[in-house]
Amino acid sequence: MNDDSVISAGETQGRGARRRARTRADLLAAARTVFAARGYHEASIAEITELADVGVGTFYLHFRDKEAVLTTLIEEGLREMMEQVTAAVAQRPPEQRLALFIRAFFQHAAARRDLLQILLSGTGPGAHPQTFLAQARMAEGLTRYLETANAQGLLAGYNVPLLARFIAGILSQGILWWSEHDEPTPDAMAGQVLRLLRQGLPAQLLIEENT
Amino acid sequence: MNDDSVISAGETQGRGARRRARTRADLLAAARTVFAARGYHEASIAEITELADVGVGTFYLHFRDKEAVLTTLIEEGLREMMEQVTAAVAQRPPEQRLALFIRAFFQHAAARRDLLQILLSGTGPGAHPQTFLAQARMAEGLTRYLETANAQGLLAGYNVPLLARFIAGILSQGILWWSEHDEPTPDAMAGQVLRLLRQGLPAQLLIEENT
Amino acid sequence: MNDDSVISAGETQGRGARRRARTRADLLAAARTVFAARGYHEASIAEITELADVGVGTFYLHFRDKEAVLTTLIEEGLREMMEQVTAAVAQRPPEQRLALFIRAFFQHAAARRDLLQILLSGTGPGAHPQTFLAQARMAEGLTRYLETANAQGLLAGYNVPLLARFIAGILSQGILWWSEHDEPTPDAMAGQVLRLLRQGLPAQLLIEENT
Amino acid sequence: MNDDSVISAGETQGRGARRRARTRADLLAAARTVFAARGYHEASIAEITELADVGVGTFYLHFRDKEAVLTTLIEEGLREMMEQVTAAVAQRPPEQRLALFIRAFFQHAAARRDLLQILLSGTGPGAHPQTFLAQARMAEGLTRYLETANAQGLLAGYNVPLLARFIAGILSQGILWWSEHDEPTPDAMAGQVLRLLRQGLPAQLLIEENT
DNA sequence: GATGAATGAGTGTTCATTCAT
DNA sequence: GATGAATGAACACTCATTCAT
Repeated sequence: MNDDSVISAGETQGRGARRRARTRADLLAAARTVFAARGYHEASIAEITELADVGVGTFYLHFRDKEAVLTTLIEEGLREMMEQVTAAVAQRPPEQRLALFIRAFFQHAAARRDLLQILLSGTGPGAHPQTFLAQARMAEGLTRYLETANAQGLLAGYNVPLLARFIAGILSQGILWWSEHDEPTPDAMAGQVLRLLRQGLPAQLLIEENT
Repeated sequence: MNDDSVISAGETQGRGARRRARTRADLLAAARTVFAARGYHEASIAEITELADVGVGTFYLHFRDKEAVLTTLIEEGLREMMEQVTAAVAQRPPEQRLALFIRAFFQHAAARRDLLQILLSGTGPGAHPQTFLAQARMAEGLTRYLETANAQGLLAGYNVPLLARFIAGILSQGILWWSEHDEPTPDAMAGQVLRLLRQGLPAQLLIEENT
Repeated sequence: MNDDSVISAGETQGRGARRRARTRADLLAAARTVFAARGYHEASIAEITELADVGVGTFYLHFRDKEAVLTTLIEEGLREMMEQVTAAVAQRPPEQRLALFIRAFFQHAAARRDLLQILLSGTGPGAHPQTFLAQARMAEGLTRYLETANAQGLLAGYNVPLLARFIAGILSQGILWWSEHDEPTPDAMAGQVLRLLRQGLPAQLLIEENT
Repeated sequence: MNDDSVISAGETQGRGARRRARTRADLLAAARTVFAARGYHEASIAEITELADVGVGTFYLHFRDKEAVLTTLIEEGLREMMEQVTAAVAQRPPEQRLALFIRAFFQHAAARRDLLQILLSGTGPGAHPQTFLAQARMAEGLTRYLETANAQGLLAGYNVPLLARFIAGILSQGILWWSEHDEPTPDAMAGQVLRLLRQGLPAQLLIEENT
């Protein structure tokens, strides 16, 4: 019965199936809210089911355990995000894609602040292992854009996967900045990231004796 | 009796005080290992005290609660790190300091991998609130270097505190990369970061229609 | 979900609710026995749940904490007792009520020895604060009867609330006497109390120089 | 080494012995204060030794365990009280002694409020078993006075030990009244008790159908 | 005699998970 | 399918007591 797989969409199904899907969606939404408010470890199933207005047992009809909702949340959230972002980027010429990706990323993230903050919640051993998924996916997405450039020799001297992680780190900090501040706008935020990626810091700041 | 404060090291103290300090140090070391291996939430006091080879009660003789060891670990670890890194940087001319800071940071971090991974363990709501401390301190340290440059107008157009966070994000990812890979060396890692900060990415990668 | 409130008895409820009420009653009964046998501080939740034949967690489904069962026990026990005693007294003329109250009190108390002993368990700072409740309620009940007499000027010279406490003290000692002895019967006990309250001690025993 | 026995007084002893006696007295005084403030169960040895300004271990040099201080406190406190009260009463004619005892009791109790409140702290299974001692001793003291009267046939119809407990109950409530109120004065309190014991309540209050 | 660091058994409480209805 | 009462393993924390110095 445990349907942890990616949603089976809204095809022509009986009312029962429709009700079931509705309950599942309620649970996911509730989990998102509760995880965002309390964090994975402090979140309790009871609070999630109360918010979703279903019985505790119902939770286990839809997800194997607490970890499974988190995984589902990350998988589905990331998939949706990547779909939207990729769609926004696909019809543009390759050299514009990375910049567009960054702009679309912040736009989407601003609308899904809570989800993203869960996704980026853990960057180390203190967090839930599953959250590494998110970082990894983000880096993967970036790697795709960088590989092309790399193939053209534009990234000589860079360890490309590591570079992707650096950029993922920048994007993460942008999102987390929003958990403490209300500005800048998504577009201004993307602007700041792009400025850094384009120009780097002024050379005078980074002098080394033997360089 | 809870002496959470920083120890005054091996000054002229009675044997009792020396024994006490030794136990405290054992507990801190054990906590570091266990937190690094299991994460804050999965770590149990019992495992820490077993590893430190002391009774459970002894833990509470030295730290108010589980959270207090984490705070102490972060506080003392960060202080020590900042002291060493700052010392390495202080006698150099201002324009060399940021680059040196980054090199010294990775050098120190490589030697203290476990500690750093705890410090960066979670940057969002899922992580323990105390871990924000570490990010904040790191960003503060960076801000110090950036402010000077800003005063000279070198960072016009940047939101400086946000920029500091971006760089902190890059450094974090460098550390976390090491939890999965054994290379590159601290110096090569610093080299990668400096390369990105100096040159940014090639312009061809970041074209925008209206730029 | 903590339903510490007084149960609405066996009304038209689902089987679930019935089962729940049954468990709650089992826990209360077990708590009464264990508190009576060990005292509040020495009583352990584990022993209560074992005796009630439920899991430990079940306890917390019905009561917030250890203190809450004690309060409930006192509250419900006292309520029930006062109801019964008051009912027995109500239809009699006012001047008979105090004597009847005392007889009914000991009758009821004999049947609920364990509960009463918990209620009176400690009248000073060493006891659990909640147990003051019982003393206070008892004294209140008595005050009601005394106030009437006072209004008629029959108690001139007495500090009435203090007098009520004195009588409560006498009743308490009667109950506690039973924890060490098996006699006298409730009626004989009440007789002893009434004799003291009616005649006092012989004047020859209480002579004072300046009286 | 455990000198739980009644104090060996201030005879001609070495300074060591004097110091020892001083420490013991400090501990007893501290225990009295802490027991009065927190109650037996909530009182911790650590708090007692801190207040007494000695090391924790020192406590065990003077008392076998926590229970032993309580017992000592009760024994010594009661002994001292009884000595003083008895002395005040001894040179008076027998028929005045009970009244005098009651007056002296409240006078002494007012000066030793904290101790008395500990003594009366537990009147049931919730309190520490040792506190029954106090009630018992008080009742014993009273029995002595009542036995004389009983021998003269003045207490025909009374269960004398039970009667003694009733009076002890009244005295206890007097003391406990003081933990909540600042009046009446010891003498007025004794007056209230004596009034009750002399006259009882007005007959109109205690009518019974078949009396 | 005095000290106080160390001990560890013991307990209250939480919460993910199960299952009878 | 949905429910929510019941479960019990797991854990943080306390504190009386010991003993090396």
